[in-house]
Amino acid sequence: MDASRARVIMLADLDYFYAQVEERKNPSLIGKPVVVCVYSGRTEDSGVVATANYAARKYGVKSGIPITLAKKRLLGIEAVFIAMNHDFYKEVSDRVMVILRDNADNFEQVGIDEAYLDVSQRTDFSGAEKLAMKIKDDVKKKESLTISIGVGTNKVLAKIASDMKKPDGLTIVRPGESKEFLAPLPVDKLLGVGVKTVERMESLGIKTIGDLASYDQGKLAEVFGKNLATYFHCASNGIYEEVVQERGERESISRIATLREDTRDLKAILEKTDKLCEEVNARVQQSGLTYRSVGIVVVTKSLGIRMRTKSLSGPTNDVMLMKKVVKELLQKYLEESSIEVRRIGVHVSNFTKKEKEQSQLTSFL
DNA sequence: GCGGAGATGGACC
DNA sequence: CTAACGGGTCCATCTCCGC
Repeated sequence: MDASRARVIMLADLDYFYAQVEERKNPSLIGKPVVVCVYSGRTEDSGVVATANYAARKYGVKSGIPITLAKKRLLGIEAVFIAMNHDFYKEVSDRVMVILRDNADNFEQVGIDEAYLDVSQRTDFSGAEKLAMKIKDDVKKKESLTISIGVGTNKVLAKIASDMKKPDGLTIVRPGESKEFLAPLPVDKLLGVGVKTVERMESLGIKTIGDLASYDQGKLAEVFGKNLATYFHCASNGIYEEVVQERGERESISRIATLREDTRDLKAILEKTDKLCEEVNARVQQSGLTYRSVGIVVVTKSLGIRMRTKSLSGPTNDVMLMKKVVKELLQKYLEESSIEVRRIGVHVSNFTKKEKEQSQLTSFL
């Protein structure tokens, strides 16, 4: 590879983001385990951990585990449990993203706490460390938050590198070092390899990214299909060409909530969905959008996910129509299934930008 | 064969 | 002893259907 032409891609990741924001707001928390929780409202402690700081992680408390389990692991420890305050974190995130964007030639935000920066036009690898330190410094000075940065010749490498040293870390994988860097790492470090894929790879004897890199591509294709196999083969060999670019408009808006108890009672469920429809519609109208599809998501007692969607005859943002369609989908679902509903969600998609006064098409359906 | 619609699975934060 | 268990978004793939 021609090193002088290699792209310089960074992944900047806000460290234990929600919990760090809470620490910043209330410095007396620093040093104590801080656990930011999503309470479902079903019982006192039902819900999961969104983020925990490092003091909490020492006890095995991390994103995704039930709050009850987190409390068990922190029993007798002076820990702080905080309900998550999404709007607040979003405001902080927006300000940090401005700083990051200012430091990039091309920018791509991924979620609330991460972004890719293509900085190839403002530096090469010899200046990458200096630039990365400057960006970390900017965020620290302006927002009093630490971030971890990974640098590589593509997004996959940058992402993995960012995870090597945390928090407040910096890892640079120079051109030519990519393969040795990747080879010893477990496959699940690779972007797009989650629990299910790890299981399937393990049954093929693939444990490390190096195993994957040297695995027969044809056999890989038999198991994963051609597209995924090609991706796995290239990425594990340090090759990934996807460019860093701003994400387009959002393609769907949804809200999901947990019911107070498992039920199949239409009326009880509709009480919840009506509220959710109003919230979704408010967001849609705020963005000046109209949608052409409405759907429901049902999470069953046994945590299975079922979805139903319906296309409308034309674009709308009428909450009454949305509620009506949701009710129909729900009724039909309840007829088809005999399982109790645990969580219920609504979503809209298929957006069209609402230019002038577009006809609202509320009459039929 | 190609599209839209609809359902599912997987991934990630 | 095990199980416990949020919310939001995106993407790929598959099937079915009409054209």
